[in-house]
Amino acid sequence: MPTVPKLQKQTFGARIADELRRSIFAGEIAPGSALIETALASQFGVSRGPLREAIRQLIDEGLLVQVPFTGTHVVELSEQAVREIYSLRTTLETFAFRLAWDRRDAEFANELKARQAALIDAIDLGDELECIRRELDLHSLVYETANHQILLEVWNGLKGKLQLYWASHHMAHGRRGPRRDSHDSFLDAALGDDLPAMEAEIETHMRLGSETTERFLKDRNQTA
Amino acid sequence: MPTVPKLQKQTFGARIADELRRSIFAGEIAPGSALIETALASQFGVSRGPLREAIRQLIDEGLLVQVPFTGTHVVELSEQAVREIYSLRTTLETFAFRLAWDRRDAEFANELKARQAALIDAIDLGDELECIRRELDLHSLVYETANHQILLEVWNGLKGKLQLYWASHHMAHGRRGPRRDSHDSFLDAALGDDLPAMEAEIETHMRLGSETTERFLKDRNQTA
DNA sequence: AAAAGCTATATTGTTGACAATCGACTTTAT
DNA sequence: ATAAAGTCGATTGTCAACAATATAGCTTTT
Repeated sequence: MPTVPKLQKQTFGARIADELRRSIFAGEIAPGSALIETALASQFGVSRGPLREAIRQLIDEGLLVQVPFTGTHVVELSEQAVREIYSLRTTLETFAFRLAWDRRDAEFANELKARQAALIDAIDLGDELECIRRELDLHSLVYETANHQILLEVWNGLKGKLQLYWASHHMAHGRRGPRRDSHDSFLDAALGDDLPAMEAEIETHMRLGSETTERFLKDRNQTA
Repeated sequence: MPTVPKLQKQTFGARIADELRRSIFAGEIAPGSALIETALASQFGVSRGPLREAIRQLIDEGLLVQVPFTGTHVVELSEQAVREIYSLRTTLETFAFRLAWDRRDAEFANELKARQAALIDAIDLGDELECIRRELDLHSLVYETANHQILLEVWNGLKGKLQLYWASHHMAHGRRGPRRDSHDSFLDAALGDDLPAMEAEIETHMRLGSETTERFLKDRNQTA
């Protein structure tokens, strides 16, 4: 059966959550700024009910923060959060690789290469937001292969925050995109037969990412 | 300043979420059963709006599952999920101990002992649901000490599911409560100076928990 | 008798109006 | 001039009615 064009009925709240998420990642709604329900509702052409549900969803994804009877804001960026995200990610991705290690097959290898190729395409095209998505897609394959539903859910939660930080980086500096060869050694290890080497590669990869993102935030906060 | 009696204004949705959660843990709403919004709303004496928000909250905690335009149910129990919960928990708690290891001080030790004492009190009193809460409180201390906000959030998510499984175990067998000495070696290691020994203790503790819970589910599914 | 189509009903999704609450500004008293 | 108290406007929380959807049961057809 050819993949049907996803005709499934979707609720307003879900669609608006997608739109809002995109707006936040695109920097159209800056970190720290407030969201007013009535304004957004009329802007999206829906009532406050579905909009509230969308907000709720983004709160759970860690993109918004809400205080009762007062308001909702996009989360502020902090170096502490960056360290937390990357340290947790190191732990989870190591765990994911251990689970996935014996499940790797020819299809895994092909898919991994395909996603790297897709990432490189986006780099060459210069589409920054697409780069971010595809780099996350590349890493997601390991989580998908691990065959661990709850782990996958936690990773999806982390992905949102990562995307926010990377997108902010891009907004500020114009370019934070990865280099074409940024995942070469990662793929080498992932396709090899040395699990400890893979774990070392993860640590290196994450430390690099964490330092880059932290430095960006430090500069930004000094300027402001 | 003496602790003020928590006079902070709370939203209906939040309070109802608490009530619903309690009902689920108490087994008043069995796993797999459906929740109908109108009935619950009138039962709690509120409108469907706040109730919907409460449902949403419990969905994010992994206690309910929803399919659009159709309905929401309490999650079904599965052995696969048990394995996932405990394996992820092993990973996270090991990570938490590594972070917390050098932050342990006299207060940490006292608090840990206090929480074990509280657990033993509940065991002696025979209050099963309270036992569950206090065993989770005991383990929570490590996550609180780790000084890692996101890790704490993920743990809180896992806690909900654990509570559901343990509560179901209790409902079925009348008694699943831990023995008085069930955490002795855990505390010994946690208060000692041998981190690898602590990690081994975590693995043992979790394997034991996982096997117990899995066996309960296996029996239950065979009977049904 | 089994399968396909239709209809009725229960349940969820959505809406616009109303009530409660908070933050900022103004006023007032010291 | 400053700080406490009060008022106003904006925003969120809540409600009850309405629309859209899916499931179950019946009818029809083969």
